[in-house]
Amino acid sequence: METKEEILAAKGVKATPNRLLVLDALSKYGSPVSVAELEDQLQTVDRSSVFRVLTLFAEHGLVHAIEDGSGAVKYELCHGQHECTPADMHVHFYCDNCHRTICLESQPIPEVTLPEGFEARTANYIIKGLCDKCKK
Amino acid sequence: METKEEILAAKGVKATPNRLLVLDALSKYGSPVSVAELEDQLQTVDRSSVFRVLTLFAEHGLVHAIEDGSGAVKYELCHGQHECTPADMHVHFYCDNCHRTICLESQPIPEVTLPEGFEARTANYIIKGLCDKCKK
DNA sequence: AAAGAAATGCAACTATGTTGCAAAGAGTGT
DNA sequence: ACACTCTTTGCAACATAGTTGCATTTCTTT
Repeated sequence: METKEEILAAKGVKATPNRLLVLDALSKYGSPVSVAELEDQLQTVDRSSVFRVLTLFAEHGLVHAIEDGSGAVKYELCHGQHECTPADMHVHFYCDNCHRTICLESQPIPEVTLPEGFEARTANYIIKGLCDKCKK
Repeated sequence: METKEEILAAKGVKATPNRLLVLDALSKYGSPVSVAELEDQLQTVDRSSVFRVLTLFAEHGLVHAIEDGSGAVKYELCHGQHECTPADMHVHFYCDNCHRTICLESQPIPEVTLPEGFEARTANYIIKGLCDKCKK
């Protein structure tokens, strides 16, 4: 398996203690994480540092940001080696009841055709409702 | 044409001065509006009132909320008489440069199949990138 | 080792969203 | 018309997320 250092290097990001910690924490979650959650888990790292690391990661295509409407942006590791284009991304589900954000990995975001002159860089497709556990 | 009062009544919302003002402002915009923008335009109405009116409208299916990642939730009038189900909604485009949110009315949100036990209520599909004006 | 650049932590600050409460207003029944 | 109740509204306060400036520390380079 690739080391964390290699993962960072592959995207052109220099390894630092904080970056390795954040990367480690991200990879332990199966679902998108908010800055606040990362901050809780990484008690030694300041919020602004978490924020800066995530911003840097996002710029280098290591993570993508997901706005699920919970008020806080959540971050998720990109799985592929390639860039996070809309076509690479999958749909997310946000449960109005338990406020979890779930990745629907099997559902790539369906493409839509943009009007002339528009250029897509990223896409966010979030479905909201009740998850299987909360529906019961 | 339907009066504002009739529009509200049709959705089971009692008409009040502030609600009519907010509805009026919403209908003048062609694109989703943030609470801050509405507040600017409706100098006489307090922010909390704008917020409460929009929340009420959203509950009654008069508007739907769009999270475009700008940090502020934007609201848009529902066009149909029916409820705002995912199938009724359209895709939005957010320009990273000029920070405008544009409705792609012609693009209904493509359906995806949810895993067993999940129930969809609303959907948000946002494409980000550069709009035609900023691309040039 | 010294100089410069990058990263980090701290604190402050802005913007957005939200709530409690009292005053004003609308509606109801007598 | 009056008293009573419920709703709506504005104000102020607060909560949370996001962001920035700056000094200190750490890393790199020469």
